[in-house]
Amino acid sequence: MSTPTVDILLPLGLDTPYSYLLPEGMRLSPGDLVQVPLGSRLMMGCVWPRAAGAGAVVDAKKLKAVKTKLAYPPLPGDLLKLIDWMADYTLAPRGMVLRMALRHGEAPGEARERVGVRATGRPPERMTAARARLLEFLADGFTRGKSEAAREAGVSPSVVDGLVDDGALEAVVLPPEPGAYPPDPDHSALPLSDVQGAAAEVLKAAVAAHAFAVFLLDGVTGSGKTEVYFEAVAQAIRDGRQALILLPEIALTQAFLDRFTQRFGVKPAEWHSGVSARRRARILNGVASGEVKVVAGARSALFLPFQNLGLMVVDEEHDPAYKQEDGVCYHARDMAVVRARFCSTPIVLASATPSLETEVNTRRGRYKRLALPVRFGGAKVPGLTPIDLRREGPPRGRWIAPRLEAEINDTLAAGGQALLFLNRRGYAPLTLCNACGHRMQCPSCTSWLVEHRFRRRLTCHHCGYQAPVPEECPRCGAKDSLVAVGPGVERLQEEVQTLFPAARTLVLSSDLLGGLERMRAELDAVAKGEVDVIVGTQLVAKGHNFPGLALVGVVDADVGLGQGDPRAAERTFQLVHQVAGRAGRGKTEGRGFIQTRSPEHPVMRALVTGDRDAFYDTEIAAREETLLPPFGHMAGLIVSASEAHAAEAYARRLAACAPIVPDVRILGPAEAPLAVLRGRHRWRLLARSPRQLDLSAYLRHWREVAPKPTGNVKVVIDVDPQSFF
DNA sequence: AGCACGCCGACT
DNA sequence: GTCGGCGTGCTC
Repeated sequence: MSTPTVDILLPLGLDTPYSYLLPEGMRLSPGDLVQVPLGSRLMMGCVWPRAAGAGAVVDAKKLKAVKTKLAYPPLPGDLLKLIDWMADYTLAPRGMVLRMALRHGEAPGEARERVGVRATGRPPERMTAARARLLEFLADGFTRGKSEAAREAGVSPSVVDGLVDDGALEAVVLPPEPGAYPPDPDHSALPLSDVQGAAAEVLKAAVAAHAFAVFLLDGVTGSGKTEVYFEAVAQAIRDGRQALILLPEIALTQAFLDRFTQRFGVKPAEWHSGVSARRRARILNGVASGEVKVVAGARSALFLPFQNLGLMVVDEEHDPAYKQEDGVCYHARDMAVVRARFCSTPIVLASATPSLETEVNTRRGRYKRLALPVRFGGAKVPGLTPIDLRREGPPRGRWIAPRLEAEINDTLAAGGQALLFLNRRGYAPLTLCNACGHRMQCPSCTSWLVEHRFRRRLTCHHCGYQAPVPEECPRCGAKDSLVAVGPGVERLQEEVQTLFPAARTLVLSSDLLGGLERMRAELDAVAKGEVDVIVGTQLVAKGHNFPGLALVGVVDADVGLGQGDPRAAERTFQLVHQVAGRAGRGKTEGRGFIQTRSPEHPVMRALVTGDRDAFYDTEIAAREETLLPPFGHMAGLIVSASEAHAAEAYARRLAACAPIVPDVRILGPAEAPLAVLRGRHRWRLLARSPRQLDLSAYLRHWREVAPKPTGNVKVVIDVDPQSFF
């Protein structure tokens, strides 16, 4: 009779769990979190289900014992299955996938004691302006948190302490704050149109059925998708179950939270990188206990240990931000569908411009389409007018065509807001020397340095390298010879200020100083009409409401097209459509203009005529013919090394030993699109297979027969890559 | 991921 | 002669 052991998966680059002795009296089940010794240190791990019949296979002398069972909520069975499934699919080590599920918040159960204050009614010995404001705020007699009282009354925390010492306030111990307050499914149901109501009924029935099903909630921006899935969320809450709403992080705006609050009376539990560790720990506990009913979160919320999930929503499902490219490469939308299957819950994918994958799945009947064809309240999607830059472009060194300039003028004169969209951060994408032609390039990447005039620096958008703009050309030494080539949003703002000196302008791009909070504040300022012309990168496309926006100008619709990436057309279509959808959501009819050098391109034609289906038809036909996703599987293998030669040599060896399977095609190796990144030279291989073939299994086999990379050569496998050159 | 072990260059 | 660079391999 041997001592019992348990298998523990560790959040490391290990694919198999390690076995540990089970101390007498300790009861462990799969999903429990434990602390175990590993080498010289202690580490958190997760009890992993052991395959039937398999026992510990390591040398018994090596076995160490589990140290403690942690008082953390265990990972539910569906999450364990998801981790296994993701590891198999993406070829990432199981432990690295587990790591994503364990990287949340801090230790639970250590909630600090919260102190609240309330007025005693005794007047203070001395009165000051700050004290008066605080007392007025607390005059209703309710107890408030100490810091909350200070913040809301606009006084510093020391004023609160002063009044407590004085006797005018008393300190009381508050119960720990819950992760989130319970949403009320019947707080205030919003009026729905007939079409919305019908779609909501379908979703409510699906929630009540407790069965896996995928829905595409397909409607133009402003057609009321959110209100429809809110009804399904309400149904889940009524059934005593939980709901998860995934959004691209930047779309988790105040506007979204306000709409949720309006419908359910309270805010949802928010889960994204901006939430404090302490708060995340509370939410995690609440999610595991079932107390938190609704989570609205970025893609990492997918790994929360829901106790009783009844519905998932992936809003803006086409958004590329759902694809994680570093560490474990996965697409959160696809993994959400997998988790929904494991939980037997319905899942709603919402978009005005579905990804081609989702559109094809819907056309094939695997997903059910719920179409919302009209804008709620009769608001109109702006028609898009093309401006042919070849015939009516702006003068050299300017980017706003005369016609667009005139239209903006009219819009501003009528008191409307205008949005100019240009998907290029910074001042200018390229800086070169007038005297010798030298181009400013990143020292460790194959990319031009982008000038950010506001910060007076040249930066690399790939590795983060920064340097001050030099006074003289680093090659020929000529003074003041560096010139900016091409536009970025900062330069466009300059042009706007020249053309419309009276207009209040704002640049919205991801390198806005001040982070997410500042960003939300700026977006809210726009919504309040404090800005006339917004100049923005793709950030402005994401789910924010600009009620006063009357005109949208796409400054260069050709950016991103024509680089040979088969997904570029889809991207451009989605982005421009989404940006155009920002206009005309209020009472005014919106108008949109796209500046392009290729108005005859199918993407531009589809955008101008508004014939979305025609675009999908051609795009789907093209993918089908070439067996590109979703009509085939694809995986990228990036071989990188600090020596160009080593990367190339290994990539060639890898290609040479690819197992020969009739339907699998290996493309490359070729230099990767970014040939050097962070000082590492990159070569790329692509593997392509028909849909029905298990490409992950093929890749696993390939990796087994391949020679082990030596030196600093690394291979990263990306199943379902987002760009396939 | 850490941390130890191990094999080649510039210092008290 | 050693200190230390980081490439390699292991951790139940």
